[in-house]
Amino acid sequence: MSSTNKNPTINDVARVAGVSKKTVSRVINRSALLKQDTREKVEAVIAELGYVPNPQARALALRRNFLLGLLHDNPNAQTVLNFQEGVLDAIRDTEFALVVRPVDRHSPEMLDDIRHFLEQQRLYGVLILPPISENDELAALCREMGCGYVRMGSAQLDDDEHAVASNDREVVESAVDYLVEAGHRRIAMIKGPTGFRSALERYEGFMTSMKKHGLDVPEDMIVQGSYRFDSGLAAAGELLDRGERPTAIFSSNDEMAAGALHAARQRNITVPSDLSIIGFDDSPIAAHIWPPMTTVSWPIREMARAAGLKLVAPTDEGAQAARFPAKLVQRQSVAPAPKKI
Amino acid sequence: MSSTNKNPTINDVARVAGVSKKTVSRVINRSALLKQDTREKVEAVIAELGYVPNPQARALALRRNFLLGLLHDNPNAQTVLNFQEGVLDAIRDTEFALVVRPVDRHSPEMLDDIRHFLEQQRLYGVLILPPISENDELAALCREMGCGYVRMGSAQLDDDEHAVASNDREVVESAVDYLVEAGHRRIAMIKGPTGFRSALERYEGFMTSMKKHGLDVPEDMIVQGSYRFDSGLAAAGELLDRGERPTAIFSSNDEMAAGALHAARQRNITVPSDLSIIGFDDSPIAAHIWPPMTTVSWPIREMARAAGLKLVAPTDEGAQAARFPAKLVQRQSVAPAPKKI
DNA sequence: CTGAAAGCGCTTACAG
DNA sequence: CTGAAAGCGCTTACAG
Repeated sequence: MSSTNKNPTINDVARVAGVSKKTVSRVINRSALLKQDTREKVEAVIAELGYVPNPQARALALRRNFLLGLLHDNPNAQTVLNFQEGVLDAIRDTEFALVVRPVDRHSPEMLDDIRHFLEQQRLYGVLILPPISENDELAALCREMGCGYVRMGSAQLDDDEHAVASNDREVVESAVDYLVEAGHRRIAMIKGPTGFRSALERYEGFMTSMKKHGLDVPEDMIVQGSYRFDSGLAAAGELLDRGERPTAIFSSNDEMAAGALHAARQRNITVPSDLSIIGFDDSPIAAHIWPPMTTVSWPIREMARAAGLKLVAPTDEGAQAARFPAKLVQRQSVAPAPKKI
Repeated sequence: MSSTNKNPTINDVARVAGVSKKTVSRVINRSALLKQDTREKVEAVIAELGYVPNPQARALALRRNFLLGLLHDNPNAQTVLNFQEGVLDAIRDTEFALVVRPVDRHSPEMLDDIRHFLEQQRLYGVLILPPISENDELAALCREMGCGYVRMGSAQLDDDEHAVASNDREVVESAVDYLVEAGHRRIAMIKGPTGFRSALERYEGFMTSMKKHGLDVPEDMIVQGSYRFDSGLAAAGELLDRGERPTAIFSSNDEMAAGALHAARQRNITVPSDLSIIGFDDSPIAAHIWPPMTTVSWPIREMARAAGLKLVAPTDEGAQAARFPAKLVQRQSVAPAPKKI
């Protein structure tokens, strides 16, 4: 039972244990140079007093805060939250805490704002989510400020120490393979927005599969979206209103795929018997619309955990992994190609 | 241009400005007792040197960290993220940062974990999201530890200084009124899980409206769910498989409402012509399923901003508000009651 | 209106 | 293997 007195400090522990505070500091910091019984004695006093080291004092002395920052401008709430959970897995039972910081990629002051933030908070390191993780100037800023960083991306954006990546290109290739195996030939794509690495990777995966199968990709079978629901609705509208419409659509994310599903419904085109659709992300919406949507799932939480470990425990086994394969989740939005269109 | 030298400290500023560091401290802390020109001189030097006060040092001296914590166990990602944004609105351009901390309401050590967290991080204050915000022991813990706190809830959970609330009961009452006005008489409810204040508030709102209109609520027209999609699917299944099925369902949240929509589709019951559905939360899914769903929207971001201000700027005008009305968003899942069933 | 001294609770060389 | 001294960069009474 801790009394209502103020919290015990390192001095209290030292006094009660009959050692110097430096020795107490050594046991806190798990220094190897300590006699076993000294350590045990001090640990007993720490437990007895309910002592917990003051992180502000440590931060001041070490010139470094035990804070990890999450920099993000990702519009997918579930992605951001899963990532947070993964980072928290990495820092559970440590003295680290996670600070969140959404950024505005369109603000001209973004970099200055982040610089100010890093200067002020003296973060131990930052985790950077896509799409802002693709910004090389931001990574350079972190390096310049002596702030650790790990970038997450659909492809490897930095060396293994500073990046975790999924394999968007390969997984999209296999998703399109799957469509081809189901008999589809006229396959359209709703692309992600220009300037997004993920959009590019997924596009290339799509094209790789199509070429591999000797399938034609007329220009008007690729329509660009913004990753938002409405853009998927509009893009699929274009696709479905053409004379010869596609029998399958690969959408670069689930939101747009959900929009495509609406577009089909508005035209009395039945998914999947008339039109197959595959999304990407495995967002909650993918499982909760009708029909439940086949999509690509990537292990965000595991990636986040590894990213966190790279920062706080770089020698840990879990900190070594840098590539995390995504995989196709088959649900009910894909069917064999209709015989006649 | 800041050089690559280490950051300037309060001593550098004092030396260059030719004043004591106490005076510098005064301008940082906006003390009123300062001659105008002294202040200006110091501010000029601060700007010139690019000085930014070290928060760790301040934290140590003030025995208080400039960190706000977000304690949550809310399963709705968008809700959590919107709340984060709102808190960040409140602390933008201050030295505060936001630390996130999901908690596990089912863990027997939850309170001890939080105690340890608060002790360790010495947070300035915490924001508590539902459902864990309903835990009075947690609030007591914060008080005991001298940590500021604000609880968010579907009803007022604490005094105005420590709570922001929506008006779930009233808004659900009006949502059900709306159903009645559309001619519905057999209205069912999918209730939220026992022990959730929001579930209770929404249930009471439902009953209030039904009683007000003299409508019967047979016991089997109230089915309990868990706020999750699957439970909505199952609950609506029960409701729709009865001899005399409801013509409208009010679901305590959108996820379950989406499940109800699936249940209807599986039975070839068309929404809204055969069955009207209203959800709650205005989650992204509500707008993105088919038909777009009528639901209740609550101003999470504004609530979060006010909650943040209560902690960091209690005298600010925005910190006074404690009640935030939610409102019905009419989309396409409600239609007049079918003439015959 | 401004300053000199002590203190917040740790860690870092440096000794021994 | 352990300790005494100085320092991290601020703020807090207390003077003046």
